[in-house]
Amino acid sequence: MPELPEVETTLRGIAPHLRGTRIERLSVRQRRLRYPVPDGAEQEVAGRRILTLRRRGKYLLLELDRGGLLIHLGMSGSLRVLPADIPPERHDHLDLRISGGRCLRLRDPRRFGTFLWTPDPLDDHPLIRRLGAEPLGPQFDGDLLYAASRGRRVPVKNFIMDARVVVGVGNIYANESLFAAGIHPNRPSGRVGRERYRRLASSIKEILQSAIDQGGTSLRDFVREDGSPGYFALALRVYARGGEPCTRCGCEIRQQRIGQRSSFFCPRCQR
DNA sequence: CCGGACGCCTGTCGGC
DNA sequence: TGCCGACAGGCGTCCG
Repeated sequence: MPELPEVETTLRGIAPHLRGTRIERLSVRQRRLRYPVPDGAEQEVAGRRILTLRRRGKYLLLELDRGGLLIHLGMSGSLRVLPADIPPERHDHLDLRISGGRCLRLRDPRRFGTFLWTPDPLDDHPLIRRLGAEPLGPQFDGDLLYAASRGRRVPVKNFIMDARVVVGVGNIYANESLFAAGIHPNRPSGRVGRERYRRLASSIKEILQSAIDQGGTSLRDFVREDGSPGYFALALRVYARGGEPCTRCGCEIRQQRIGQRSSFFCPRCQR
């Protein structure tokens, strides 16, 4: 589920329910996530007020009246706001109970997610501090990609998935945006020209934004069970389409592992 | 600094 | 049907 559009959709879904509320209790059933949930977290967050919620890359940041929470959904995480008396199911690892009898519940079967409390400003946290540009922000453009890639030999696909360069571009959207821009995923990033990076940056913005717009349709039933359409609802041109004909030229879509991740591309449209 | 490999987990699917 | 390996939407860390 969680690529940037899903995290943004999650943020928009939970923020109205949580902003300004007071945390009554944190109940952790499974501490072992990507990093262990800090031992003192229950004590630290009890009684705190949630001031703001925002997204940085794929991290959700909750600023409290003392300290803050840093949440990442990893590969399989999801967050829901629901009545606290609904019994947790398998993989529901923690509840953040808020006023009004409801809670924010984290489910994460693979436990690659993150739930950390920190007393320091969230932007100073080691996991946040070195993150690169927001792809939907004004400072992200082709010139930034061009400048950051000079002298690099890493494949362009790995390059745009590097969170120190630009955040939030996961495997699906890396594949899709490279197809849209007509760039071969394996091309050395230092050998992609300025114009092609401008096209790539535009593709990334467009594809992420349209995915967010589509995710918005599931917002109204966010508090209900399930309801998330997932990425299968998106119009994918190459991802998971190995062996199928290219929608643009009819050539067979190739699948290849690049940087330990499945990559899909059209050998004719992408050079 | 750079590039590549690894490992943290569970669930699912295809092949035998 | 059962077993087994491969693979899955992430990413920090380690090593050369």
